Amino acid sequence: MIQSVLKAIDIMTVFSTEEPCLTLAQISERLPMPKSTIHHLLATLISRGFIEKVNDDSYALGTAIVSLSQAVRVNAELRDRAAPLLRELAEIAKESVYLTYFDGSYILYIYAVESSKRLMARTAVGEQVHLHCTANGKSILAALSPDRVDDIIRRTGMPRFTHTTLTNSEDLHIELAASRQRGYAVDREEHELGTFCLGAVIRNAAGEPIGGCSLSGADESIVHDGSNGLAVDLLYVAQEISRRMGYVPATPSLLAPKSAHFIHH
Amino acid sequence: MIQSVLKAIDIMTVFSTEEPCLTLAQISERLPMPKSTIHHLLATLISRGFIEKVNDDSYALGTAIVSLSQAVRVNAELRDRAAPLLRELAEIAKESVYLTYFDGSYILYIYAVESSKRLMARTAVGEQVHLHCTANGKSILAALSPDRVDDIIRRTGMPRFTHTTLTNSEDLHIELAASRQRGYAVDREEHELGTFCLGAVIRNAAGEPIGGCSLSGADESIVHDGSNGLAVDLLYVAQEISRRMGYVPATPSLLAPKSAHFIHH
DNA sequence: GAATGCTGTTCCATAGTGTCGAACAGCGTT
DNA sequence: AACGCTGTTCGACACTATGGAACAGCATTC
Repeated sequence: MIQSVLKAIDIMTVFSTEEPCLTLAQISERLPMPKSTIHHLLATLISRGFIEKVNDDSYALGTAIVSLSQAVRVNAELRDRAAPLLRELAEIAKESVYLTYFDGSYILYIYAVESSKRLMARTAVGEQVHLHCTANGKSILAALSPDRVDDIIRRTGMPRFTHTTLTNSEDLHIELAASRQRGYAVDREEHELGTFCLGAVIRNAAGEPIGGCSLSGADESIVHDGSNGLAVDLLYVAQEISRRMGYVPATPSLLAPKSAHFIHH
Repeated sequence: MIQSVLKAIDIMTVFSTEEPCLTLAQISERLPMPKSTIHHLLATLISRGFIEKVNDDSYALGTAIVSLSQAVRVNAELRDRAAPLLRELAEIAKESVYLTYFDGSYILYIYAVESSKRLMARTAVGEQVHLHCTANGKSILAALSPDRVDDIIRRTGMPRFTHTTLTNSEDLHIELAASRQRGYAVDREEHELGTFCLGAVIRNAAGEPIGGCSLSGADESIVHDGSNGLAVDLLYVAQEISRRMGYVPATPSLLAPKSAHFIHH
């Protein structure tokens, strides 16, 4: 463990969306390091664009971090294979489409095609979210053994975000059984008021869930069974992404896309 | 300059979209460091999620980098203010919409709403591109003094990407004059075959260009004057983003959005 | 099946360097 | 004009990052 590198990382982690710009004094009161040490580390990070100076008296995370993210493994291996399919899905559904990666405890949003119906200004890409409160997360949990589900919720908890958030294990397991039967998971404003989602799991060559994709809308109708063919298209896209990740279904699925747009795949 | 931090950054920079996974041996042959040093640094970066191990014998950039990008200054200050407008623009135009940040020499793509017409699988977000060959870049150059334009192309050059790329200073200055008159810049497959763009500059409170937004399509018709109102909508969006960044036009613009969708702003 | 070449990993002493207190400087406020 | 607050620079000491060498785990090869 190289301590100066750990300290440099600690400094970068202090910045947040809420406080993108911090002065040296602010950083030093949040971290147990002398100001001169922080100053040296900041100068080093500035030289490579990881930190930038703003207004001569405060610091912020620099753009080198954004450039680096292109080379992150899941972006090259999962996102870039999934993106074309997700763009088509967004066009057909006329709703926001998201791609998430499962890191073992949480999901990380790694790609999005966001419609104007999205309420939040900030893009979800880069956000890390609990599994129990999102369609994406529940589609992944539904593909894991009950033991692993319990293990994850023991580690991460089931915090409440809205009045519909599931906050106990029993309710979650019932919901997961329903998701398994359906083939996809549903989020009825469980993470964010005004946001309804359908989510489907993505698997790798070993059959393990590695992430999910979802359709997200501001209207409840999106989660109504059979009201439209969106769920079928979502499942087709998730299945096709899994296939591109090397997954070979045990029982070959006959699932075909509902929309004619997908016939050329 | 803390050397161990510089080395850690050098290691992360070795990874690329083309080679997202590297073994220790591959890293060491690309960098002038002993393997044991690299190994120590990798272990440190792994402990914070900046690097991850794949398949027990190779390394890749980890997801912590993606999470960090949410807190990068331009994302919090520019992207999150612009995103809602860009999503509306994408919906109206039914084309890909991009937001870029000008770092003084290049543009960096920081947000995108990508339509299914995009040819490349990889999202543009995170990509760093020359100014002379993109609508976004040229809209920024058109807002700079001729001296600064010459200074930038002296530093970055004008490499050719396609048969329509402008590769000499005179042609560029003529094109920039036309862009200034038009109010927006045009890219006719100058960076990528099959991609046509309209770009408009975004300014900060001091009136300086800080980035741009663009509409990008696979069809040449997008760059035809007056064939549709897309350019007017694009200019309105760029102007509104500039306003949100604190820009107050010297001569108050009477530019109104063409599409009725924008009236509520 | 033993030997060889590769991999990644661990060990350890030394030299080099990161560390941190203290002193400095540049501003705005009092 | 003096104070409190910034960020910045200095410098000596102690720590620790460094990198060669040795180890271990596997395939491939002879």
